[in-house]
Amino acid sequence: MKRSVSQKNAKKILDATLKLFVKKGFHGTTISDISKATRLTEGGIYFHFENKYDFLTKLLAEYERNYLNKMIEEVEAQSGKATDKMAHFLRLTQNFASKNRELCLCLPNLATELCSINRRYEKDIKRIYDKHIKFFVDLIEEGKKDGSFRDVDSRIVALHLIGSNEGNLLMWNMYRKAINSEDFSRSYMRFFLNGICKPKQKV
Amino acid sequence: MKRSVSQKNAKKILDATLKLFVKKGFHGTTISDISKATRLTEGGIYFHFENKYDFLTKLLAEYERNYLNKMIEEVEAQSGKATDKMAHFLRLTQNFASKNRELCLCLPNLATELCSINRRYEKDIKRIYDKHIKFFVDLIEEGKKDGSFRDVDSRIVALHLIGSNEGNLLMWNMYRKAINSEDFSRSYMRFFLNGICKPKQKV
Amino acid sequence: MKRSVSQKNAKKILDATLKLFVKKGFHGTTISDISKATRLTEGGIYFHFENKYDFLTKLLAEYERNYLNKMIEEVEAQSGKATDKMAHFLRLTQNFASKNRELCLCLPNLATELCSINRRYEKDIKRIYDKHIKFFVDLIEEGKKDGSFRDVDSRIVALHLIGSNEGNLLMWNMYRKAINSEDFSRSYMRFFLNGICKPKQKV
Amino acid sequence: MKRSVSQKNAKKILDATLKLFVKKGFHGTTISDISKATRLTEGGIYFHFENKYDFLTKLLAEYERNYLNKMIEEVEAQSGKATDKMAHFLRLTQNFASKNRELCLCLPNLATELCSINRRYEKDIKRIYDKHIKFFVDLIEEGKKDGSFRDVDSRIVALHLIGSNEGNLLMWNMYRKAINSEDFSRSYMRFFLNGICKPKQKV
DNA sequence: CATGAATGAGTCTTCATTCAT
DNA sequence: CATGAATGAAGACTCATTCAT
Repeated sequence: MKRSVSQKNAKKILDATLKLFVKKGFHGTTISDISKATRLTEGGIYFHFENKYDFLTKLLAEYERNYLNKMIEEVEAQSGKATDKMAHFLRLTQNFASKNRELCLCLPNLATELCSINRRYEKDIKRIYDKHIKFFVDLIEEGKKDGSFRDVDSRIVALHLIGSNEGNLLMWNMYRKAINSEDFSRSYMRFFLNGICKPKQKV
Repeated sequence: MKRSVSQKNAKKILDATLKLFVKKGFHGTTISDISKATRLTEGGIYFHFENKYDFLTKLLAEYERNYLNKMIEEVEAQSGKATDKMAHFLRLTQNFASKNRELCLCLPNLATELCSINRRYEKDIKRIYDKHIKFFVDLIEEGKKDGSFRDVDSRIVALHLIGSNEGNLLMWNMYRKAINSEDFSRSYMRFFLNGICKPKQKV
Repeated sequence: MKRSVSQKNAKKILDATLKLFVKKGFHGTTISDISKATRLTEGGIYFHFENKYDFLTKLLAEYERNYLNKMIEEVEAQSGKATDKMAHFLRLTQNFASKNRELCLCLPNLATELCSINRRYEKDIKRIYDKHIKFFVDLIEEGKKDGSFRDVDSRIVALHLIGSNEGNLLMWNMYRKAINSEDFSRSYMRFFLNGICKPKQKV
Repeated sequence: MKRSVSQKNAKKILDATLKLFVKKGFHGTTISDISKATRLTEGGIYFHFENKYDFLTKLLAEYERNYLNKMIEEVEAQSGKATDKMAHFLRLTQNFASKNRELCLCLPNLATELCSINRRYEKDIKRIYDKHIKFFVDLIEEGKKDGSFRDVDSRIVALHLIGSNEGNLLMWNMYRKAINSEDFSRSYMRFFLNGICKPKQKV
């Protein structure tokens, strides 16, 4: 009973912090902001979280558990060619992002702000990225074998895919009030799979 | 003479600040950091810059003047189809980025950290993005007319292009010690123009 | 039965606190430290102790009951000249200190840290010192009468004795890993009784 | 001009801190206390001192420079037997202590409170004690050679001397309102040199 | 122009204490 | 009796900014 209340509060704090980090950044968010958003005292926050850095750790863990791991599992369970899996990846991700905007944004946001400040942050963040890269490398290799992808450097192209996805997430977030999200998603899927050029007819 | 010394100092400060902002972020960089990097005192900084926000303004202006405007001008002067212009855009940008890593990174970095904190920052930053979008919209429209691009929503695809570019810039920056930059550039150009899938032979 | 469990816990807490106070000082010791050391929760501590000052009071009481009173009683029961009593005092004290290092140290430690902060602390602490002084004054007076001590200001010399003892306790504690405790005790007894100079032969 | 004002302020802060440390202890003294005592803001304190620990360092340095080094130099320059030097040491020290009570007290006070908390503190503090010990060891060895001191373990007796001196300093400080300082000094010199017992007539 | 010194508001964090359960 | 959770005041320290010189 008590325990569940406490856990709920910890979750409440983490949720509020996620929103604040995405809106104001890590350094731009103060413990006071979090305390106001949760109606707890600042001291109370520290019952649940060791320090500000702890939020980073726990948020990345949530990203990994709730999005990354599940996504990888589901995509790998998908039958069909690598292209189909890639399309499935996109569908899943877009669907997840539309319902969990902040959780998806927190990775590129925190990476941009913190990655080169401090080795410890960098390590935590790159661990997630490396997992993501590995997933794409495997998928690209598969695609090269089954003939659906061109012959490319899988590791580098994995970076393109992640970069492209996260960059588009950022742009979508920035302009989401001015554009239609579903149009954006649909459009992005085509861009992602086929690039900007028209497929050359013939040859 | 005297004036040029002062201007040189202003430039020195701005350059140091650019590097620091890219490495440590806006909030992560202190005036003291800047003063140490320039071997000026903190008070001295304030002779050249009104306040911390002033750096944002002047840095965005530098981005616009040294990269964005020149790039647009050169690309528009390029003859050929929209595809050629797009390729030219990529070449120019990659070349510029390889020599001015920090200047290119500061836009997405500062946008990520600051855009949603405060209306004024947002305005300053979005003005740059809007100019960039407009450039791509025009180019895409041209491509649709000359038959080199598919029939797409130009505004949305412009966001994809920018998102993809900046996201890849971020990834390149993050992994630049682990990959070969030229391979990355070449690979990205292909990805950008043709997506990840193999062009379907015939139809 | 139940009562004895509670009392046992109170004793356990006080013992842990004594060790912590001696190691880290009064201000350097937190209730959280005590709770960790006792494997009780912080709230639990407050069942047995009103507040942090309460530890001071109870620790001084323990010092008085377990060391000071017993020592005084035993020394006064000793037959012989004042010199013999003084030697007995030293033996007893050294013996006690070797088995109860922390309890002996807590008095000078807490006195040094707290005595001049606050009247109430000062009162509590000085009460113990005054009792100690009175004991020495009586002994010195006795020694002057029986011819074993020189004609000195008893009150002042009492301060010398206490100061010398406690100062040596502190030094012993500080260097106890580097010296042999028994050598130190033996040596100190001689120093204490005869000073540093060689007794002048004749005259 | 400006510089000398600044240096004066740094000295003012250090002096105020010394008094506060002696009165309230290291942990009992807050930066806010220091700021009130100096009529500077808390931030202003940090212009002159890196952090709270810095005060410890600088205070110990002041102790070493203003008391320890000078005392050692002067005593070693003294002619005569070791006994004379020892007496000179006492005179000098008592004279210095009467004029610089806090500086003399800060060493035993800080040692008592901080020495066993943290290796770094311990190192800084023990360096001073070790210098003091070395001085006494040399002096005792000299005294053993010239026949003025008994044959003792110099290192251990050095600890007795320091312990006795500092313990008496503490007692003097504690009871200085109740006793006459000059009587105390005179009396202590006799106690220190000859112990408490009457010299045995004859052998 | 530039410096050194200072301010004051704010930051993260700690901690003695309380209290419902 | 004891716990877990929370409070609130205070702690050390930071930092953008100002200003006399």
